[in-house]
Amino acid sequence: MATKSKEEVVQEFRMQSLQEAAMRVIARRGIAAATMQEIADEAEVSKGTIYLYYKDRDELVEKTFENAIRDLHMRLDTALESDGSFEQRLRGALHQLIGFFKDNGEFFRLYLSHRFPEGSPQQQHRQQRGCDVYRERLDKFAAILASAMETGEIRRMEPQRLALLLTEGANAIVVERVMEQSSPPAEADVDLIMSIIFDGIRMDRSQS
Amino acid sequence: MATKSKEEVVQEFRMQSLQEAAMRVIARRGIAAATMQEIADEAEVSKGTIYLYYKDRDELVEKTFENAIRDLHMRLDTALESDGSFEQRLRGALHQLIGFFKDNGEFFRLYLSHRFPEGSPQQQHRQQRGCDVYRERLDKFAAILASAMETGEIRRMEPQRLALLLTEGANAIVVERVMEQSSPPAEADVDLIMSIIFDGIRMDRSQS
DNA sequence: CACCCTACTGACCATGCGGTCAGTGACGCG
DNA sequence: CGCGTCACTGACCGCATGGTCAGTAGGGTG
Repeated sequence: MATKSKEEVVQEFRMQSLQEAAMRVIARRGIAAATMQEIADEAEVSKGTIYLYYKDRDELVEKTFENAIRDLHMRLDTALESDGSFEQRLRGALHQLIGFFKDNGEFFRLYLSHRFPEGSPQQQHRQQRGCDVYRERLDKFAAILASAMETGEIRRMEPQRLALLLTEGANAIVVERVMEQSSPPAEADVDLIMSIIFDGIRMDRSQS
Repeated sequence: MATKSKEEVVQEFRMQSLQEAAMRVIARRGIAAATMQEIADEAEVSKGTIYLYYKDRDELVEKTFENAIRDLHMRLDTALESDGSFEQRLRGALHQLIGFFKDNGEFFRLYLSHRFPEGSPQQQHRQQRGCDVYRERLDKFAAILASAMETGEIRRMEPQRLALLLTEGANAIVVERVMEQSSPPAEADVDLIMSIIFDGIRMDRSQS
């Protein structure tokens, strides 16, 4: 059977609480300045305990990132691959994005650090992985855009570049929401983004 | 007189070559992993020499950043505050942005590190500064957008959010150009960005 | 030539990090 | 109750880094 033994349950619980602690510390210090000691303190265990569950610092950070981003990508995929018009699906994806960052406000620092990795040269193979996840995401979104072009739901243009501009533009607004004390209702920001993306900023002749 | 003594000229030359070395090292390692030793090697001086010109590591990084960003902001201001329609000025600004990153491909790492600073808590007052520069820039662009709304050149919408989406969207494409081995002509990417921003992605009914 | 001045050097130091491992104590079992 | 087990601890180690400073080389001066 695939059922878990008691030890495995305990182990998973520890690993998850360590990841949560790592996330909080990274959120307030940044990846480079997040020390094992502070993560251990945050999780209320001793530093040595971390090494019972993770081989080294890199593995902890990597797993923390992978675990967190899996949730986001599942939410986005569900929204983008559901039924409905492209416009509806994109709206749904934006709502998911905002919802995710509301639930995981600490996450964006980790997300950025992985998109533009830094570190000593011997760690470069690890660095590449986070970046790959980002590119994979981008390619998937570009493919969805391309198919919306096929069905005539949006104009034809270079899908990769378009994916970049939309992703980063939308991300910027969502990140801004995270940093603000009080944000406008999610619906307002989604409307704004959809409006800019779909209709552009040119003055509509039907308006004054 | 405001003329510079020989010593001052020599000093400025050294400081500049140290900043250039710092920029190159930061570009390939990232801010956190850029060591004073490697910067010294890059500039072909000994580590101690750096401390004759800069109080400490933070000062070197800060000055390097300020000096580099001044150039970019001057270029953008010149383009955005020149004569002509808003559309023309925005095109000009995009060209300046692409030109700047072509000349200073190393810079974007430094730019990002300052937008989302990290470090130990006692450095937090320094961290805030780079972020402030970014916000200042954003406010200025938002004001320009607002005045274009006043003159009826573009639709009315929330200028801060719009500035965010446009800035980050355009930046993403420019950064992508930096990472690509061979990019399409600058004109093509500028056209694409302008087209998305002004007309949106909705299918034009006049097209097939 | 002797002297000094000063920009520069690089061995050195203190610090703080990631990672280790002998020790410990709580718990279950006979 | 005695004993073994094992998750957990935290003092410790090696290492790399930022920062220092006594020493040096070389050019200008009298």
